[in-house]
Amino acid sequence: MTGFLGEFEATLDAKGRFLLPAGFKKQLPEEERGKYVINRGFEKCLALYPIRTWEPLFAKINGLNEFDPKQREFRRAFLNGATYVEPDTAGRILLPPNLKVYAGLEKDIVLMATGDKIEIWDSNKYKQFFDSISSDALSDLGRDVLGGGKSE
Amino acid sequence: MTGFLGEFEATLDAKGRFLLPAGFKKQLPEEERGKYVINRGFEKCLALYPIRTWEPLFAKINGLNEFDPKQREFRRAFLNGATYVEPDTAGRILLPPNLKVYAGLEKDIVLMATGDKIEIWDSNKYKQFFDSISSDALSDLGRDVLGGGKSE
DNA sequence: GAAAAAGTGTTATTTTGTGTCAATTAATTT
DNA sequence: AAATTAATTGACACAAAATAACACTTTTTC
Repeated sequence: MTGFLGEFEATLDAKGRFLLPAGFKKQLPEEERGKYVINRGFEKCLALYPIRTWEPLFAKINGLNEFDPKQREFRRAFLNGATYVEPDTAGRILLPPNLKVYAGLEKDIVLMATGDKIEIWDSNKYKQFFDSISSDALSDLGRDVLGGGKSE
Repeated sequence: MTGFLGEFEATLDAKGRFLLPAGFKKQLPEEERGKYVINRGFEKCLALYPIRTWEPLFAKINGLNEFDPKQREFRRAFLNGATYVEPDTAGRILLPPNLKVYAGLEKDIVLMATGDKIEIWDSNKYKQFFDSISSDALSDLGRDVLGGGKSE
């Protein structure tokens, strides 16, 4: 498999649960649909990892040197909030309240895959974020990041 | 394979599905007709990639560093909306609703090949866009982009 | 220990996605 | 140009997914 793709909308119910869109589930083999890690992400979104992509990441983080202040700080910051979650009988995932607050999630949310994980955004924040990226800026970024000539 | 060519019209049905024109399918070997990635494109159109041309692109993006803000932004921007799609038993592809809205697609659409991918336009937008490019402007663009000629 | 809050499960309803097939149009062949 | 085939459209039926509402359990709080 190449990687997670897709952008889907979902809604939180009164208890703060959401249904993992079918479009994502289809991309996961049966045995990986039952367990995830949810964590704070950059830019006030959340990150949902299928266990399989979380594990190597966690291993890395965990391998950091406890006695190096920077590493220690990073480890704390990164693991701060990370939580195992699993869908209930109806396939819904309950958001840990503090993460819900962190990402400013209310009702309408957007789930967007980025290859190895799924980012969860408040619907409005999401729109704002992507509206704020102009085509020109993106073109420039592309040249910077991917390198190469005029077109590519 | 030399590159995708052609411009075709198609229509969306009530559920937002369209038939991939035979003219395109003929340009793809059998084994590549079953899976595509559809994504937001520049200038409010969509981009449809046969999996084979998507993969190398994705590989590059996926290699970016999550912890570098610029790279993170670019990755997000680039993957924003990208979705796996496959034709159903009748050869129709269902448009993800978000992308349909993004490109303002209603009923009549135009599919236009650009070498490695197919751009999907709302029929009216398409006409407007190309009407707005005069021959002179095109010549200038050509000089700019391809080089050679008068100025330089 | 009662009341409130948070978490979990169940069910019904609506919406969306998918498959099938017949009717039409376009393209090819003879 | 008629006949044949392929491509496309439209309509409908069915399946699956998403939403909403509510009942019950557990945990927390007072």
